[in-house]
Amino acid sequence: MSARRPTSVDVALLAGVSRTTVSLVLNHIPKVNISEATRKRVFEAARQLNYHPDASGRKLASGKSKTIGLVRLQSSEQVFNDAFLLQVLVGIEQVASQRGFHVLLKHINHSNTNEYSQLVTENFVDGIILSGPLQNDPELMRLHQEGVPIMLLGQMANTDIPFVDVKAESGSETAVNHLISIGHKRIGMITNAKLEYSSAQQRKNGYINALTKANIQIDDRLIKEGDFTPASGFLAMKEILKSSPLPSAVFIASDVVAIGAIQAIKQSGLRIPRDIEIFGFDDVPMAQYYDPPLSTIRLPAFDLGWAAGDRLIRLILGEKLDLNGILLDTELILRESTSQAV
Amino acid sequence: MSARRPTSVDVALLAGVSRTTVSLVLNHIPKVNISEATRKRVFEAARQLNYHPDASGRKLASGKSKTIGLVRLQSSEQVFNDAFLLQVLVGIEQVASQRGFHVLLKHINHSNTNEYSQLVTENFVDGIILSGPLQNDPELMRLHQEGVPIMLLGQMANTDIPFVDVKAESGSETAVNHLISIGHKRIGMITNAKLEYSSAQQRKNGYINALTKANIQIDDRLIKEGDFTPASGFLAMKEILKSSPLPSAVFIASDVVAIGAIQAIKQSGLRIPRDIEIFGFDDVPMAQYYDPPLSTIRLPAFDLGWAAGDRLIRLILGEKLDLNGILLDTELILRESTSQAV
DNA sequence: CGAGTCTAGTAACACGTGTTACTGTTAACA
DNA sequence: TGTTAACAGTAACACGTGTTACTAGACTCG
Repeated sequence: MSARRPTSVDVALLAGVSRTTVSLVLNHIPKVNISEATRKRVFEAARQLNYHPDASGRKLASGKSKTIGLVRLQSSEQVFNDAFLLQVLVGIEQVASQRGFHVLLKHINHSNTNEYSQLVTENFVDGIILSGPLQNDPELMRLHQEGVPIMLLGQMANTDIPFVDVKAESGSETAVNHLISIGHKRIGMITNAKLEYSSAQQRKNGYINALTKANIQIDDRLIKEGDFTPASGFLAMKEILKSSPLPSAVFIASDVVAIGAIQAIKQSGLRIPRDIEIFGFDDVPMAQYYDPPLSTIRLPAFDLGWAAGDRLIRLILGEKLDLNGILLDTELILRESTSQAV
Repeated sequence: MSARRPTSVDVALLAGVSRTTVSLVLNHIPKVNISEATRKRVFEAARQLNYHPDASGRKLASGKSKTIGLVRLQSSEQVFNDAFLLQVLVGIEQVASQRGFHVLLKHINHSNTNEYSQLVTENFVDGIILSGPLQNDPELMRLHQEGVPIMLLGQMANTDIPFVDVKAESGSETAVNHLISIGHKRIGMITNAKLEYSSAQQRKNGYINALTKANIQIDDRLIKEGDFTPASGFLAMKEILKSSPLPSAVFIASDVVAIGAIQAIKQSGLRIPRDIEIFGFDDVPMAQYYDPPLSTIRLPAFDLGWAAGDRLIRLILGEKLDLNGILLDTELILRESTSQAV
């Protein structure tokens, strides 16, 4: 029924030139001598046939696929709750589309990391953005050694893989400093994830730093691990609520986890911020609409995605990056889950 | 530095066979006579060289890219709040990866719909899943006419484009019926989006149906439009709260929009569900953790994505679908934003 | 023992593009 | 008038794979 797609040959025939000329004109190759009249004819022919170069032919010839892969190392269950990812995604996709790149998405869990290396060994993508890297991933190191462009969202220790991350440690420190400044001395913490995740470790470090600098003793019984989900926050907070004396404030390194924790607090009859104050992290879209609205640390999610995409593409195009990694600033957001007192 | 990627020629040389044989063996072509010994040699050579066929070469030769495009017709701002999309995405991606397909993501806004047709005219993808279709999209119709495999998430009127959707209308009706059954007579509504979106119209229809069947007069002053965001819900509810007498319950066709609306209610000093009851839609992950936990209609988001991906791939593979469109069931979820009374 | 069939494998073409090295023509210049 | 240089465009190769049509030998069977 539908006619065969037009190829560059068809355009060449219609314009009365060679296929080479068509390619040169349509790709705007500089430093090549084609008369203005011929150029017009080629453009007109292409338009008339509704010609669009075939992506695979192009890719095969040039070796470039103009596609980047976004690989998300997480289980399906975890990703359900990660509102943050969507904003990052939009950032990546926006810069990619600006530069004429496509974005391929892949969720995989930790058990089979070699799944994503396939993306690149098959030349399906020119490079990958890896979100949620583990501290130890030999397959990733192999790809990096082979010269595959990789951009980490987050960081890996002992590695020179380029990355884009957020100043999570200083963000946490700022949050906890704020709690200290308004008078808290006994401050609990729930992590956003297990400590194998670099982001979890960083956020915990900020908490430790703030307490240490303020000469407050660290109490391990007040530190619990969350695991991305509200449910994990609920359980963690239940544990913390068993301690005595209770902390007067809890820093929860993820808004999503905090939501479960808050439910546990309400269920136990305590009020926020009157009985216990809560400080979150991420500034998820919902944080400002929650009850109470969450004091939190805003992550520049969109900017993070944008920067990662931008830098990866520059890497792919062969540019040299000035810095191996960049760290974006966080922002302190004060709302009603903490008291406003000075 | 890094050696050239191995090609099928390298494998053939190492195994001492022709390139054709390599291709036949590695692709498990049935009905072809290759001895077991030779097969072993080929597999071993491929493994030893870490050979992976080049995606573009393959695509060029076969004409199939084994990639599907997920196109999201929405502005960046709207997508920020759409937690639902992520679950759909996971469903699509899971079935795709099972069948050996990749998923390409593209957000575009309504102004330039031809952007996604490019995906397919360049043969970048074998087919597309279109989320959030408008009621009128000539470019889409053109692609469909040309035989491009398309799967709609949602529906388009007057069209035979295959789709996967949710029984939104009956879901809404169920929700409003429940409100009626527990004694409400004056029930407001806030839509999830502008009525140009088919999903918005469907959900509103369910509301109308329920009221009509119960012989309750429709009061247009109690129906307001939301627009995906909590902020829009906040404003819409402010409007509704000006009416007199107040509705005793409001059906809000989106949990995310409901969250803004609830804030408006709380701000005005009213309590939920004591003074006014709220019924949501979507069962966003956060709904159960909200305060109060939201009564809502659960959409089978993962299943929706899975079904869309599955059916699109079957279309791409040339299978004939038994039904042009399928509708998935919703589920009534009762929580504490509505009274439990019978 | 000759004709046919089955086995194991290959040569050769097709897919659609990017790009380099080359040709033929015209203009400039000493 | 002969040598260069600029101009306008092309022929031909490369990219890596899928697939069809074919061949050469071994085996079967009457």
